[in-house]
Amino acid sequence: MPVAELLPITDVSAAACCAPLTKEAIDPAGAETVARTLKALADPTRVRIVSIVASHVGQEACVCDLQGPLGLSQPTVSHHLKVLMEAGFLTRSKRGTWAYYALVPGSLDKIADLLRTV
Amino acid sequence: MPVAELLPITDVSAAACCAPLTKEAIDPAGAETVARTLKALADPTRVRIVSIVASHVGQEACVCDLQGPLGLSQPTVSHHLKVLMEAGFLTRSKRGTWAYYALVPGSLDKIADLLRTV
DNA sequence: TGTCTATATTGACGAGCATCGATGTTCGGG
DNA sequence: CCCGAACATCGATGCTCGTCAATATAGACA
Repeated sequence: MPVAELLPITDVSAAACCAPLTKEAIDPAGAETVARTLKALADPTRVRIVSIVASHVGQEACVCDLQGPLGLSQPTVSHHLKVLMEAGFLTRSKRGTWAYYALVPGSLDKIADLLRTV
Repeated sequence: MPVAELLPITDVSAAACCAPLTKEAIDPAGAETVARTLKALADPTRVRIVSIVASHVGQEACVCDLQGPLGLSQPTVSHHLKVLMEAGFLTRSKRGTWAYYALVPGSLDKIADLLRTV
């Protein structure tokens, strides 16, 4: 690891490998937050769940709407829904014996904007 | 790609829980692609790497620029760089003994746009 | 040639995660 | 008040992944 910082880069080939900065990078805590949010969507099943929920009127669907298309067991579907809830992508409203999951408006745009600023 | 009606569907006639659709949801193969790309960024270390690379002039940095701030072993840094390369976020150009990693222009915007269309 | 330096690859270990069956909980209807 | 339906939680399992030490590779220089 070369210690050549604060070095005028008139000649790149002869200088050390380290280039100067143009802005400040993200801090570790911020990176942890971004990664935790992205991890919630970094699963094909959960991407499908968000898409299916968003495809329904009112961007809302219950578990029975998901279990068929996904072809997974009910506990597994419930698990994914919980992950998406804790990440802030879905909300749950129980009506009768059914649990309706709705897409949080702007949650996808929010993480998309976050990506552009990284 | 259109979803076949091969899976046992719960009785929708009597059940009031299932809402109609407004559009077609993402197909499983597309969800797999989106998830695989997001998984590359779903790690705090890799988010920091992308940010550090983007912070340098020319959005380019070598491994020695990363090893210090990240505080990880050299093989681990190389491993993350490889993951980000295979996901299409970084490119590598070797000059001398140093390997320079550069941000692929528009790669972050591309995945951000993908998220909005899910 | 040989050595030194920067980086890549390998192998292994431990933590985390997706999945399931079994069980618990809550609500509606008889 | 009990039974069934919808959903959540628990415990276990197999697989993926992040990490490191050791080793390999490749270029620069004497």
